[in-house]
Amino acid sequence: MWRKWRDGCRAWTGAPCRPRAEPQGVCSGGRKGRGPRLLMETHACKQGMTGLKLISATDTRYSESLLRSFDEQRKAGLFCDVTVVVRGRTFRAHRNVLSASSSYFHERLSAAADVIELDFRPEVFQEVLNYVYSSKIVRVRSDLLKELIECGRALGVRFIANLGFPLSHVKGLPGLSRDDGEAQGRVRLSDGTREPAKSDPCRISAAMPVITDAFSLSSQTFENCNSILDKNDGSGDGGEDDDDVLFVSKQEPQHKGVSSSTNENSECSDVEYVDSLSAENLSVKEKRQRSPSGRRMFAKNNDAATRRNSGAPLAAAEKSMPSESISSQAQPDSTSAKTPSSLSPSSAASVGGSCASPAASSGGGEDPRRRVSSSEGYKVSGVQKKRVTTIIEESSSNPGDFKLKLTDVWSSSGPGGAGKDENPCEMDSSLSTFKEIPQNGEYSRDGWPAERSAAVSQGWERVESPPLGPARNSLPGVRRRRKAKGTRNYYELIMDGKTFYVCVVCKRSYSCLTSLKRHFNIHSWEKEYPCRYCARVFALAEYRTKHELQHTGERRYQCLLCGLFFMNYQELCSHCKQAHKQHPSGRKERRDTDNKLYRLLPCKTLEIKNYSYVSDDCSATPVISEDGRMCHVNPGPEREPAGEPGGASSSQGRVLSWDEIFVDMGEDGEEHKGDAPEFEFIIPETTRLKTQQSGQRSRENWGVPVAPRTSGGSTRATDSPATPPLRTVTGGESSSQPWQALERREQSPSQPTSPPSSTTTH
DNA sequence: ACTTTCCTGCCAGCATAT
DNA sequence: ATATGCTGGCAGGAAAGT
Ligand SMILES: [Zn+2]
Ligand SMILES: [Zn+2]
Ligand SMILES: [Zn+2]
Repeated sequence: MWRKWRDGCRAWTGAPCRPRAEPQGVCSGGRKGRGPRLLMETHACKQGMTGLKLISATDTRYSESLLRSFDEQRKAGLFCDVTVVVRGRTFRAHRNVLSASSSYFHERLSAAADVIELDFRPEVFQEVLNYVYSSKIVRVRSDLLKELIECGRALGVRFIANLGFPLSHVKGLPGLSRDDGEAQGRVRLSDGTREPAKSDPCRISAAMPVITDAFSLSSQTFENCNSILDKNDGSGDGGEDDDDVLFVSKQEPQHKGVSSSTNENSECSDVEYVDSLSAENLSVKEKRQRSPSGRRMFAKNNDAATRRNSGAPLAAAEKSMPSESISSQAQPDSTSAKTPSSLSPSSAASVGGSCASPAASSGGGEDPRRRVSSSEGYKVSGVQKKRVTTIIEESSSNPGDFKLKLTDVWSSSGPGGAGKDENPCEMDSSLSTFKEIPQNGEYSRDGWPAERSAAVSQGWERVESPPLGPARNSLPGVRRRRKAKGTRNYYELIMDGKTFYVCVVCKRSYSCLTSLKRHFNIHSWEKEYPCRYCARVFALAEYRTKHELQHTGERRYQCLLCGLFFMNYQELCSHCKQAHKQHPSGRKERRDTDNKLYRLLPCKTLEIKNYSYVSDDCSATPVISEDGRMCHVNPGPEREPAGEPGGASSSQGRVLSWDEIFVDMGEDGEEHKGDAPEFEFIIPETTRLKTQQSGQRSRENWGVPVAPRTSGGSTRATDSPATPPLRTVTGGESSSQPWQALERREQSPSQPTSPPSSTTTH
């Protein structure tokens, strides 16, 4: 996490990614001070009136100004029609406002009461009232927090009642998280069932966060967005879920990776919770079928999936599937059925505590990973088991003042926003268990047992006609499911001017929106990346690519010190550290990439993007001698990256073709003829079409010497038989079905893409 | 201790929109 | 032509697995 933070800092202060505009589908109008005041959208009327268009417009700031007006009127005593007496102190207010924001008041005022007496500390109630009229909590003394929360619960003011936990779900926020995972997932409000004091903010008054700045939460609902976009979803359930409460506790910079700047920032941070886009469907569905643990859905889905794909084979996957996952995921509803009835929070009081059930909190962080245990096994991978600590858990030992500003734009949502009927638990759980809630009420494959790999694609509807346009959706090798309407899958959290994007499902935070979007596919499985060789399916393209490289056995990373080839960066890294006592990036002291001790060759067995910087300086097949001198063997004439600036940019040099590389290798090889270890030239599949068409060198020339497959095996290329471009060494046969030779995995009829049946170039 | 896998900031390259 | 959006590869740290 801290690393992330550091990165984040770098990103902010340094050269951040190119600023990207907001996704078009996002309802930006709700964003405080940033969105357009007026959003309009036209839609062609599909009712046969082809020429007409429906126009929708939303004043995105109306709700804000309206609330401000109410507050001004209250302060001026205008139109106040109810009096609240709190231990002798009277507060005038508007019954409409109170009833709309508090389930308690709603009930009491329904009985036509004009005067209501309460037994709270007046200053606490004052804060509640201020919140009701402003959607903000400003500079509340930390020692009042507990009472404030209790008051919020009693009055059914959800935002306040939930003050204690939500932010805790946000992982990876700088200065807010703790490495220690001890308390993991067990944050609760003070309701007697909570966790050890350490993780309970309410209990540690000293450690309690002091909310000193504006802290507001609102709940812009999904509906809002819908209205803006003129969609009709209207059920209304969507709107309530969003409550998101953020609880920020100042964290002690005790993490190893924390940068100094971070620490400083944490001294006084402002957190602004801005928008949340998201979860529309998510929330709605959640309500309908949520299960505390989420397992239940899982089982359901499995069934569904199985049914649909009766024919789907998946033997192999099945075998490899971790038993753990199977068992847990396949669990029948029985367990979940016992859903913590806490769910029925009819009373505001249950709000905080129940929501924060361990299951929920931990689930958000851990569940996802558990399911997939990865790419490895069966998989649907994309989720890691790694544990993620949540912010709150990490209460700090050093509490200090922490300024925070949260704004939940959703609040404008409408009735019900106050949480009267809302079940906080539900909301919470919805946020943390989205993975279990697929778009159409079904669930995604996430937890599918391996066997269903084939079924995977069935979970959601496949989109035949891409919403975004033909090109995008028809990406080869990518299966797309219907995209959730108005997909909003993240919240924006602004801290000290830095924006973080928080996944609504697992609460991980990202400094780059693109990272979050990529990550979110793990939950939504909007896109699927099936292995072309086996039945596995991945949520991230990169994971699939890495996996496929295992099938092909291609080794793209070459150590320049000894010439060995490795399958991935980690292996290379390990090798360099052990064998050469150096980091592959070169001397630590120097930043320039020219010092790299390895080179990355273009991928020849798969059709992947090969960036120009790949194997940049290797145009000459450089070899670094033990004494540190680098020699370029047979530098080709054209390979000099003329004008190429050194340093980092050098790595972005021109594209190096395989032809060039092979020539080099061949020549290079000449020098090393002699000690040819046994190699197998694996000639994978795939790109053959492309290459052949382009009339390039036949694939066999792409073969890379590969050492017999043993983990961590490496292949020495430079010494390889002087083979100029290659010749198959031991493996004549392998060439016939290279990938098979290497990987005899599950091949099933339903396999998305069967391995190339024709052997390439032989 | 070592290997494998996951994760995420970053950025190149391409597609589409303006 | 330029701006914006999307995709996915890469580095390298970290967690999980062995
Ligand atoms: Zn997530
Ligand atoms: Zn595979
Ligand atoms: Zn080496």
